[in-house]
Amino acid sequence: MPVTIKDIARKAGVSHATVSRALNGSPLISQETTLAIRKLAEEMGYLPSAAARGLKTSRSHVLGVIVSRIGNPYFGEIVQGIEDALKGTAYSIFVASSHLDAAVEENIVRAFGEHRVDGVIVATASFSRSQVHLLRRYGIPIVAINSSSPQDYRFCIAHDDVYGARQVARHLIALGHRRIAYIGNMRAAQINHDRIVGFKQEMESAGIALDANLMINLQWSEIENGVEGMTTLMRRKDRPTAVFCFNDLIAIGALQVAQRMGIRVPQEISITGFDNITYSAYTLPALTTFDQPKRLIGAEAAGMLLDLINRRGSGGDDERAAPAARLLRGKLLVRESTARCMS
Amino acid sequence: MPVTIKDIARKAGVSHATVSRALNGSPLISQETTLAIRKLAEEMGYLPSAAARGLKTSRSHVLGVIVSRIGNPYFGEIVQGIEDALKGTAYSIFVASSHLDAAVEENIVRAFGEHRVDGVIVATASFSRSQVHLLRRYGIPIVAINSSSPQDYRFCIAHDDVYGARQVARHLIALGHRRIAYIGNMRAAQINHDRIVGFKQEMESAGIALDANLMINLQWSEIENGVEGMTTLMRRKDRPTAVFCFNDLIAIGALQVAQRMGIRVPQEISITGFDNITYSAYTLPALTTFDQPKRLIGAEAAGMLLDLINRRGSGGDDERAAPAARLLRGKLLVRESTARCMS
DNA sequence: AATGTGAATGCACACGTGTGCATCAAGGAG
DNA sequence: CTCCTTGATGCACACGTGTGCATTCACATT
Repeated sequence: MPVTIKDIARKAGVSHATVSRALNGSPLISQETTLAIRKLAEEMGYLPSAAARGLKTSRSHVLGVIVSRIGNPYFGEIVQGIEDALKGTAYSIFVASSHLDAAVEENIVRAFGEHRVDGVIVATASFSRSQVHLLRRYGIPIVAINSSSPQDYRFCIAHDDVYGARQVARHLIALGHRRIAYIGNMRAAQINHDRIVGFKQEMESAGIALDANLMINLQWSEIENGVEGMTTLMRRKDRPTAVFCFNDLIAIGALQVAQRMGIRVPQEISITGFDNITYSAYTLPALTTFDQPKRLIGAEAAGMLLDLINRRGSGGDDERAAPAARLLRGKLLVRESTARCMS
Repeated sequence: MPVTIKDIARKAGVSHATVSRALNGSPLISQETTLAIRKLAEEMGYLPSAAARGLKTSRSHVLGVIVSRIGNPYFGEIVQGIEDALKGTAYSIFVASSHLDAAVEENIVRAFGEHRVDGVIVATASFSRSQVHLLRRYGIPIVAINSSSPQDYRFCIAHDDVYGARQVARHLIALGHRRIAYIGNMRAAQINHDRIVGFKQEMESAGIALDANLMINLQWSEIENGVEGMTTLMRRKDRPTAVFCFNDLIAIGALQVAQRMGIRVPQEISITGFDNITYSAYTLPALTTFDQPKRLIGAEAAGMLLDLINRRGSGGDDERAAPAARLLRGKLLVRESTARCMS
């Protein structure tokens, strides 16, 4: 059995209330007893019980984080950013992978609810609306990251995908490409949509007609999906001269397919990624991509959530609080997988 | 304020004790009241408070997991395996990254302690001994994964690195290589040591003398370290014909350096990785590596930890319980980055 | 009718912590 | 000397849940 404040109280010859106050730095307690008690607590190896404290204060000091798949480096960096922002605060995080599976999502939300997490960061490509409502019903504030359905959330941190996609598309067009394919992930509804919008905007303003045959949308965005998408694309008679991939993982898959088929990148075909995960700098050729400020996004989301939690604590009303959304921009990263169109 | 069993009790016209029993399926309560109460709880959106329950039962139903860096795909898969094993149980996990930083480790252990996690899985390349003792002092059972200092732990799941390294080395030797370099990570003490041992064993039994100049040990094992190690290696006049890398990340870095220098892989130099992370299948050439059963390792660790927790619950004495260690073996994966030695 | 039996439920306390209120001692003002 | 203020501490309850024990009721047994 762990040491409790009662044990300390007994040993110090005071009441447990005094110990509680001393440890929390209450001004009601004289400095000398405070010091004596703290020293004793240290010696006895006392650790406050988060459960008991949470029960009393109805603050768990835990945030829930939902990602599509931990192990995906993109989410890894987001979580990293969240940890950065939480450093120095009393908060810990529950990280859970939804695998875009409704049943799993349900379990996660239940677990978050039972543990009375103080807030949730939803950073998954898609998340069922009913679970959002459930969380709201529990009174748990939510901040969404790059939400696929922003209308479901009142607080949001997002990357400006339209802007990013435009930069990438403009880059390809400036290189003389006109037959540009797009390999996307339809499960990431809003994000995919925004990137397509940015892509189309640039194509239109350059006066290039879109070829529906070159627009591919897959069910996921892992490397293997890039392989799949690129393969069907390369089977077409009239191949594109450039491929705009939804993210770096797809691009890595696409890159491999091209090289296996003996198509030189970037001489014969240009390939772009998106997100700038670490590995994209180490492919050969190194991937041209759009550098999304992932850590910053995670940190901002955590910051916003903490604000929300504290505001609520001070009597503010969630329902009436103004919705907030931050849109962050990244930067085009031209590396080696893109070159002037030669055909 | 969330719904409590008292709210349910009031509405159902029974005592809160009856509600508690009904929800927990106690045989003391008649079937009809049980059903009625459960229905009511469902309607009212009741969620048990993990804090209150934990306070009473002194079981948090939370496991702590410490990894070096979440975002490293190797640990991502380990965590995946842990999640697999926990599916269907009432357990959730706290995942924390130590970044191999002692101060961070201390915070993590404190957080785990305050939350009274039922057990901890240590899956980081190195973890300070004092923190292990602290956890033990708190009475929290620990299972280590691939521990760098197995003597510190009584329960361990490990990959047979000596065996694995031997397979890799044997493969390279069979291809005719004699000047084989090793790029390692000295921070991963035991693991690195075992892989070196396996490597040496095969070299010796093949009658090949080791060249100390070809043994490089770095401070970390990320891609950039592979770049660093390979660069210094290639500056030597008398280059190796094969490079045995500590893990896939280092190998990916090494691969890139070779190719940037115009050294063809595997024609001029063979490179091997270790672990078989997803990306290793998509480099060009695809990496020859040793497939470590990462998910299985994670799952086995979780299973062992649950056993430990339950045994303790049933009055067994931790101190006298026999230490247990499982050694799992993987399989050599020959892909394209290795070939017959041509010099 | 008195007693025993078993099933179903309520009472009351405990877990570890925080906090409003009462209590107590010391000392200054009247 | 009494009253009041100030500072320091204890008492007792609360948070939401689980559980040993007592209680109640119905029914069967003597």
